[in-house]
Amino acid sequence: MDARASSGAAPTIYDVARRAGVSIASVSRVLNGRDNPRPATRDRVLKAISELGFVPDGAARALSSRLKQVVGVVFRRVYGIDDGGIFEDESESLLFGDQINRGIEIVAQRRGYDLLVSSVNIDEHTLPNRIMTIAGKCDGLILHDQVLSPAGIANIARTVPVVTLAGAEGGNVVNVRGDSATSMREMARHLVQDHGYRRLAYIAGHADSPDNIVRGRNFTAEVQRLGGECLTGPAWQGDYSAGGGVQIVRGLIALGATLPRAIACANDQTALGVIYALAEHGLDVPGDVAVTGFDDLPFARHLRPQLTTVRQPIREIGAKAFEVLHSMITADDPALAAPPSDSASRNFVLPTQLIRRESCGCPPDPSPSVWRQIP
Amino acid sequence: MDARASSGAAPTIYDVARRAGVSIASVSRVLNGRDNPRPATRDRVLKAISELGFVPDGAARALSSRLKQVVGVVFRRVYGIDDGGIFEDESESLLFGDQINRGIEIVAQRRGYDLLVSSVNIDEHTLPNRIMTIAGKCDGLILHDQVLSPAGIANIARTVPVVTLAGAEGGNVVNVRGDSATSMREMARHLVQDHGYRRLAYIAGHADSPDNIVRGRNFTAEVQRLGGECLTGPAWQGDYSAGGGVQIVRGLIALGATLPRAIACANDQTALGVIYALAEHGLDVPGDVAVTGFDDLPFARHLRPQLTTVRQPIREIGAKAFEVLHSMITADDPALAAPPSDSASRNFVLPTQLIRRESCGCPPDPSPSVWRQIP
DNA sequence: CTGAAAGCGCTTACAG
DNA sequence: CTGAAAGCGCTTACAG
Repeated sequence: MDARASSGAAPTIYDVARRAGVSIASVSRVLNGRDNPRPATRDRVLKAISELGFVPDGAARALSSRLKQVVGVVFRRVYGIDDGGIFEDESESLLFGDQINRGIEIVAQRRGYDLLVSSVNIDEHTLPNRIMTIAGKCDGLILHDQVLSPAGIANIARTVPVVTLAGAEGGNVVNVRGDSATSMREMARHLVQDHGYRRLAYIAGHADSPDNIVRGRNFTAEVQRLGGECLTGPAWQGDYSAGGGVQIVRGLIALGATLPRAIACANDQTALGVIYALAEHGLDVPGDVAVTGFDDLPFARHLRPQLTTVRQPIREIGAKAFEVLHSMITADDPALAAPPSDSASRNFVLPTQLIRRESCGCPPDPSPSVWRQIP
Repeated sequence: MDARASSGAAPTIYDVARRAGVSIASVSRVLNGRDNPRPATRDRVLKAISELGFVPDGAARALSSRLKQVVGVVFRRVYGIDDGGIFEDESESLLFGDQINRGIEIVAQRRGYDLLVSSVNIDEHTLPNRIMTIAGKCDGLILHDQVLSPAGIANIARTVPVVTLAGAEGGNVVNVRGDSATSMREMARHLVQDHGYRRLAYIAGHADSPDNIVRGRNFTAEVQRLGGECLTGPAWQGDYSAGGGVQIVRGLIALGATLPRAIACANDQTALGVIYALAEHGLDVPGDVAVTGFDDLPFARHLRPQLTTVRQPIREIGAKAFEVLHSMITADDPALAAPPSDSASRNFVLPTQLIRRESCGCPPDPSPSVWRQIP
C-alpha cells in the first residue's frame, strides 16, 4: 500500500488502490481492460472507482504511455473584407474548414482520438510559439491552408508528425487535397465549349495558396487553349471571402470596365459575393454574367441561381488526413514516422466533380426549394 | 548534467540542457518566460531549443503543473430524420452548436487554453467511459444539450468542473443559456395580437430538452392567455432537425388535417423543414401559414421568405460558458471549484431578441439579396 | 493473477 | 541567477 494522502484533491489511482485493497498496477490493468485481473479483483476496483468518482488523469497516462490520443487541428480565423456586415456570419460559419474538421473528427473518434482545435490569426507575432504549444499537447498535427509558411511547416515537421491540408505545403510533409487541376480544366471546357463564352475571368483566392494557384493556372490555360480570353491581374485578386468578391465586382463596375461573359471564382464564398454585387447593379446571373464557384458547400445549391461549382470530397479529405497522420503516429519504425520521400506517397489528391447547376447558364433543377421562388 | 541519451526520439528538456550547458531548471525557466535567467543563459538555451527543434511535452508539463490548459467541449452528433437527403448537409453543418463552439474558442484562446472537441452519439453504450476519458484530458468540461442525462452530468461534475449549455441540466452545475421564456411569450403576442392569428401550433424539439420545454410552455401559455388556440400533442413532436419539420407537415397534410394559421418552431432548422414541406404542397408562407423559428442562425435571413425568429446571443453564450468554467478551474479555494449553491449564480440566462422578418407576415426587408428574386 | 519499482518529461520549492 | 532533487499520476516490464 502507498502512503499518499487522499485529501480534498481529486482521487488518484492510489486512492482507488487503497480502497479496493489492491496495488495500483491492478487498478491500471482494470482501467485499461486487460484481461488478467480476475473477476473478484476487477469488481472491487470498479466499485472503488465509481464510489470515488475517479477519473484517470490523461496527462499522466500520456506521459507514461507516450501517447496522448489527441491530434491537433490548426486553422485560420477568417475575417473577410468589411462589406458592411452583410456576409459577416457567412465568412465565419460556412467555412470549408469546418466541414473538413467534421470529417477528421468522425474518423478520429473511431480510433479513440480526440481533436484539439485551435484557430490562429495569421498576423500573430507569437505564432511559432502558439503552434509549438499546441504541438506539445498532441501526437500529431493537421494544418489547414494559410496557417503557417512553408518554412514554418517544415520546421515544426522536424519534431512532430504533420499532415497539411487543401493547399498548405511545407518541406517534407504529407499533403491531402482535392483535385483542382482536372476539374478547373473541365470547368473551362464547359464554359467555353458548352456555353460558347469567349471572354472569361478567374477571381483568385489568396495569392500564395497552392490550391488557388493550381485553379487559376489550369483554368486560364484551358480557356486559352480553346481560343478564349481569360482576364487576370491585380483587379481579379480576391481573398477567398464573399466580401472580397463584392469588392472586386464593385470596383470593376465603378471603373466602367466591361465585365467578362463568365467569371470563375476560386471558391464558393467568393462566388456568393460576386453574385450579390452583380445583383446589386441589376445584372442577371447567368443572363448577363455567368458565375461559378469551387468547393460545393451546402449553401451552393440554395443560392439563386443555384451555383455551378466543383464538389470537393470535403469529409473524405479530412478523413484521409487523419488516417495518414495516424499511421505516421503509430509507426513503430521511427523512419516511418517521417513522411515517405517519394512525391506520390506524400501527396494524396482526391477526385473532385464538376456540378452543373444554374449559375453557368444550364437549365434549372425542377425540384422545389424554399430558397427559390415558389412556383 | 544528466545521463539521459539523445537517441532518435524527440529531444527532451535534458537534451536542451546538455547542449546549452545548463540545468533543466534553467531551460524550464526560459521556456516559461521567467525573468531570472540572465540574457547570456537565455540565449544559449534559446539557441539549443531551436537547433534541436525542441517542443516541450504538454503532458509532462500538465502533470507537473497540475494544469492542462485544455477545456473539453462535448456535443451531440445530430442525424436528422431521413428525408431523402435534401437537408443532409444542413443538419450537419449549420448547427447552433458549431457557433457556440466558435464563441468558446475565441475566448479560450485569450487565456491560452485550447479546445478538445468531441462529438458523441447519444446511444453509445460506452458513453460514460467516453466522457470520462475526455474529462481526463481536460481541466474542465463544457457540455452541450443532449449529450448526457442529468444524473450523468451530476456524476461527472463530482470530479471535474462542468458547465452545461443551452438546455442541458444536471445536479450542482453551472448552466448558461439564452432566455427562451421571455422571447417566446413575445413571439406569441406578435403572432396573436399584431397579426391576429387565432389558431396556432408549436413544433417541439427533443422532448427532454429543457430549452424546448420552456419554449413550448411559454408560447402555449401566452397564446391561450390571449384567447388563442395552440395545438399540441404527439403530432407536433419534432426533433430540432429540418427533416423532422418536413415529416410533421407531410404527415399532417397526408391525414387531411386543417393546418393552423401559424406554426412556431422550436428552432430554425425545424422551421426550414416546415417551410420546405409547405412549399412542396403549394402552400404559401406566410400567406397560408405563418412560420417562425428560434436561434437566428445565419441562414435564417436568407430563406425565402426571410425567417422571423428569436436571436440568441450564440457567441456570447459560448464565451460566457468558458469564462465561468475558467473561474472554476483557477479557483485557488477548492470550495470555489464547486459551483455556488444559490440558483442565481448557477444559472446565467442571456437576453434574446425577437427578429421580425417576413415569415410571420411582416412586410419584406427592401435590401437586395441573392437568395431572393432579383428585383 | 498480482505487486514493487522504475520511468515518462516536465515544474518548482529549496539551497546556495 | 542557478542547480540538485522531489514529485506530478500513470503504465509496464520484471519477478513471483
